[in-house]
Amino acid sequence: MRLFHPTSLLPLKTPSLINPIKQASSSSSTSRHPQTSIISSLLKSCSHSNHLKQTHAKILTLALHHHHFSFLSSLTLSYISHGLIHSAHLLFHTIPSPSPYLYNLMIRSLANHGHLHQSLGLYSSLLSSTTHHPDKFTFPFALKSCAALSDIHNGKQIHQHSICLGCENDPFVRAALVDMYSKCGYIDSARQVFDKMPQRDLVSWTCMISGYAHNGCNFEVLEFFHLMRSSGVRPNRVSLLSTLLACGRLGALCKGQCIHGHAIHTGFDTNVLVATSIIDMYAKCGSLNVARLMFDITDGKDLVCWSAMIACYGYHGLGRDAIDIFNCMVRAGTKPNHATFTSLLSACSHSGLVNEGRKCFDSMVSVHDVEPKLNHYACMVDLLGRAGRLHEALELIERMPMKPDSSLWGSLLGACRIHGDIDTGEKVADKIFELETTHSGYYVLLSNIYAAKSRWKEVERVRKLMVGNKVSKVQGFSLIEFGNQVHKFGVDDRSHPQAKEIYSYLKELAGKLKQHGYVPLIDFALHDIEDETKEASLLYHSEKLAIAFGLINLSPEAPIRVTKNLRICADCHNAIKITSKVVSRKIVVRDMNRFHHFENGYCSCGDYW
DNA sequence: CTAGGGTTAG
Repeated sequence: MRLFHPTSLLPLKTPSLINPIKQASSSSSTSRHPQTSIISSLLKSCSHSNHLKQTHAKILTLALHHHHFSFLSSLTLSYISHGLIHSAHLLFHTIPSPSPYLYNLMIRSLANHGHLHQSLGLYSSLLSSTTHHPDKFTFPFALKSCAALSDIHNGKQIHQHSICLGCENDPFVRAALVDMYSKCGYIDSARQVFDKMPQRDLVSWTCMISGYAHNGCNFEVLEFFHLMRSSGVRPNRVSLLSTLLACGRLGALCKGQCIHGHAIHTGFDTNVLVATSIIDMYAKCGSLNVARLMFDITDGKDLVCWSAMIACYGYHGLGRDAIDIFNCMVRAGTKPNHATFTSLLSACSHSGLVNEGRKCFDSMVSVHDVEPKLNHYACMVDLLGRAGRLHEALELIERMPMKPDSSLWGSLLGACRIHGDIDTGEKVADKIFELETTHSGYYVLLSNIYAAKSRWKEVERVRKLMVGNKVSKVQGFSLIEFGNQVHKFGVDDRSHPQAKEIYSYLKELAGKLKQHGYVPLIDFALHDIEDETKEASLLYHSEKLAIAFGLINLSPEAPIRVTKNLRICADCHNAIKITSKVVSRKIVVRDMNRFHHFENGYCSCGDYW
């Protein structure tokens, strides 16, 4: 009985080559042909793709394929094992009735080689086959293609098929479903599948954990890592990767050290993937020196590992070190890629290394054979703009071989804010709002440009524009780790148990800061309110709350490490510089773009951020 | 015949 009418279930693109022969081949496949043994041994000895093609040609010449379909299957398998997926796919379609095994293998190979539509097309033909149907092996492969395409529509359909065909309880299918839903951004559906699992193995836990990481749910990553361990499942290197990623994003150094300890204990720390994640975690938690130490002891550094270290120096504003590492990498014979240059150019930009950045950019094509993409141009616009060379940045945009997008114009708008260029800023903002009106960051930038010159009418106009376009500001928050827990503070947040203590501490601190020359930059309080209220609202920015919490609770010699989701504001930047001097503490703040190491009244960014 | 994975602008 047919369970499905294929056309109503899967509106998938069918492959261009439809199986021309729609009948079973059983009658002829058993007869012997004089050439059979010759071809058979030929196939077995195929060690090179050319041999394969020669064998294929011989089969065609001898017209064997009309009588011996099994040869075609063997040949398809050989093509697959040699990575000749396109040839395998073409040949597959000449096989009258491929076995379910061959179907599965072909669907998997197409998925693994990135031919995702073709993989789903083949799933669709299997579904419409009169003799076979998808089985527990098919579903994980087909779901993998949906995951890679973020294709929730077909993913849901295939989920239904797996239920109808009684495969829903297969652990592989379940894990693939969790993965598919989370890669498509449906993390709650992934969780539902996970919760219904009769038993959870290491991979299903890991799928759920990496699913949370993929969707930016970093607290849940740590929670589930803990739950997994409590349920007696021992993490392996893959589960460590997502967990380290989450620690890095949260700036949770202690937690990250704990995971690192676990990696050492289990020996996974010597794996280059885990090592790269450890390096990145330390740098993102503010411990650049430890990151470098881990980098130095990593054997078998590959492209990603080198690139990660370059990015680490970039976050911390150490452009020259980034360039040094890049040179070492090239000398070591590792060829840089797009990501390497993205990190390298960004590092130059954050350090104001204009000429060096330009040289790197020029060398991309001429030396390293890497074609610059839009984001590399964005880095260059940022590099030039930040350094005050707004005209050169504009010239570069005009010379670019591709169309600028809103984020590239956004880099230039950021530069206009730094250099207080209202005229260029307005023109750039117009360009941006032609392309994109939903991103609150651009409105805030434009508003800040006006506010810095006390142009309150325009500030109000931008605010109304936001309301008109139904854009709301992204809520700022800051994180700080204490007592095996990451504490989160919003703006003017009074929900923390220690809120009372924090607020009175800040009030007292503000007095001391003023004695040391702190003047609140009330221009950055955007609302149309009294100056005194503006000052108070600045005082309770999330990063100030988090720092006060750290100063109250952490031991006196421990540096204060805070992670913020937005760019640090100028008033906080100034206040924290003075705080570091007044309380004699190292304060490390990671904002959306980079690190600020505050010490003795100065910031490592040199106010260039 | 099956699964999960490291770096990347603003």
